This record gives sequence, structure tokens and C-alpha cells, in this order.
Amino acid sequence: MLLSKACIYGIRATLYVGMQEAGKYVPISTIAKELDISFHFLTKILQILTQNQIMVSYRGPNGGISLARAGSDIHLIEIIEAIDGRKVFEECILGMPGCGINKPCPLHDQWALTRKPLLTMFTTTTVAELATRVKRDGLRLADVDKLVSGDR
Amino acid sequence: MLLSKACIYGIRATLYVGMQEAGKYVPISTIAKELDISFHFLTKILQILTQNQIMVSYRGPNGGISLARAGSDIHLIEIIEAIDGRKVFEECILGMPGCGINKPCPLHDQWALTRKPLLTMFTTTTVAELATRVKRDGLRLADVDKLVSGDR
DNA sequence: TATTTTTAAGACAAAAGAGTCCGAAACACA
DNA sequence: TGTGTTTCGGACTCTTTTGTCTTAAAAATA
Repeated sequence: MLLSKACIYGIRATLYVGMQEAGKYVPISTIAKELDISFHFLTKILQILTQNQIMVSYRGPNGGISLARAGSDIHLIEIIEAIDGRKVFEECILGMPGCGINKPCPLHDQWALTRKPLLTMFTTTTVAELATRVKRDGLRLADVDKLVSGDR
Repeated sequence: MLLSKACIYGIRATLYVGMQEAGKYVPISTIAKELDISFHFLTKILQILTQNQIMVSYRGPNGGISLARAGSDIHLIEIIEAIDGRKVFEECILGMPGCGINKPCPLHDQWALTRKPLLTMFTTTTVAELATRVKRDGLRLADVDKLVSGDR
């Protein structure tokens, strides 16, 4: 897998929050139910995102988490970087430690070229952009069979 | 990581064999030493490749493994498919089970477009092509610091 | 046939990723 | 102040991947 499960869950959760009223705190339990993700696991992931100033959290009744900035100012790459790091985009595809321009692996040049659009996609896409798209086109963030919204 | 370690080792080993005299059997122990890969682990990986008709093996003295066909007829995607499967190229990047044209995830279209060149790279690149490039440009298959060729 | 070299196959151990659980801290509100 | 709600942080378990080890089978050769 390109992205770890933790990272995937982090992106989905961020999109879900981005779809809610701005500034409103959404309880993690709600997100977990809606997206069919383990509550405790999601809690840990969202802690990473709050520690990285992507989300803000508030404890107690009516607490939860919220975007730290406008969704239009949060790019997917930030979430990925916080959870998985940049290695996917930087590391040699054949896993050779010193691979670089000086002593490249046989796939170095091709991979360097191929992964650019990948990085570009994550760097240019914002949370607001995707949230809007989900609302407009009625797309899904959770598996249809497991949707909980309104208890079906 | 895009490719598993097993897959990376499999590609490196195949390239190494592809660089040797065609039809010659190379002992796995030799490859393991040259590429600094655990012998037993590499043995298991190469078994998968022989089971998938990418390599052929021969036991006993002067035995080893060899390419099953001409290196120009073996594409990287075959090795990847045998070891890691096709999921990297087919699965939804946000890990949503039913993601497809009917009920896409918000990143579906973009990812479908972005991963194409990735798949193309692995589909069009042959073992012979890379082996030639390694020889011609003096590229590396193992970390320089750990090279064993001629015992340094 | 006995010995050596090599792959085959499977059991086992270690490490990393994924997921669970619990007690504590912060907060709201009565 | 007490109680319920919520995140925080760490410890823990389960699963998959990675890596090791041991024994068997096949082949060559003396």
C-alpha cells in the first residue's frame, strides 16, 4: 500500500471534519462511527494531527476536534507527512540506501520522473477542495454498506 | 513503501542474474552475498519467482537459478505481480472497498490518472533493459559500502 | 554408494503495523 | 463540589512482514 492505514484514516477523518460547519468541534466518537473506524485507533491518529497543528481539539462536553485552519489552507501532503513521513516520495524505489544523482539505482531517473505527479497531487489538493467535491457529487468517505448516517 | 522488501529483493536479484551470462545458473548464496540480502530470505523469494516461471532453478553442484526466458522478455511488472500482487495499482488510494467509477472516493479520478505512468513504467521496463543500463553506466544493485565483488 | 553442493519447504523468532484497553486530565454543568 | 463527557497518553494484544534455522530432496562426482 502506498499510504498506511493510519494515514488513510487520518485523511478520511480530516475530510469528514472539513465537511462540517467551520469551527465546530466534532467528537472523535462521531467520526469513528460515521467512517467505520475503530474509535481508539482513530483517537491516536488524530492526536498526531493535533500535535502537528492540522487539527485543534477541545476536551469535555461539546468538545471534539476541528480543523486548525481553513480547509482551503490544509493540503493532503501535510496529513501524509505528519503520519507516514516523506519517505514514500523521497526513498529509492529499489530501497537502496545511497541512491541519488551521484550513485543512482537503475530505476532512479524513471522513478524520479514518475513520482513527481504523485507528489504534486498531494501537494496541490486541499481538504476544502475534496470536501466540496464530496458534497457536490455525493461521493463517499465510508463503505456504502457500512454507512451509519441517520442509522440508515 | 510502494513495494515490499521481498519484492525489492526479488527485482534486484533478477537484475543481477540478468547481468550474468545467459543460461548460466547462479547460486543463491552468491546473489545473497553480492547484494547483501539474507540468504534464506532470498531463497524463499526466488522460489516464488521460479514457481511463477520467471526463473528456473537447478539443484546440486553448479546449480542455482537462471532466468526462465530472455531478459528482454521479462517485464518488471511480472516480478511485482508474483510477489506483491496487483493491489498497489488497482486499490483505492483511500482504502475504500467499493471505490470505482460507480461510487468513487473523492480522490478516485485523480489517483486513476496519476498511477497510470507508474504502471506503465513497470509494464514497459524489461530486465534486460535495466541490466544493460547497469553495466553501461556502472550503476549499483547493492549499497556501495557493502559491496562484496572481489572482496573489495 | 558416500559425500558434497545446491534448492525446497516448513517451522520458528523478531520487528513493525494495526488495533484495543485503561486510567488520567480537562472541561461543562448542575 | 460532584458527575458526566471528552481528549490524552501509555501499555498492551493481534496480525503481517521480515528474517532465521533446520531438515529434506535432488544432483554431481569420486
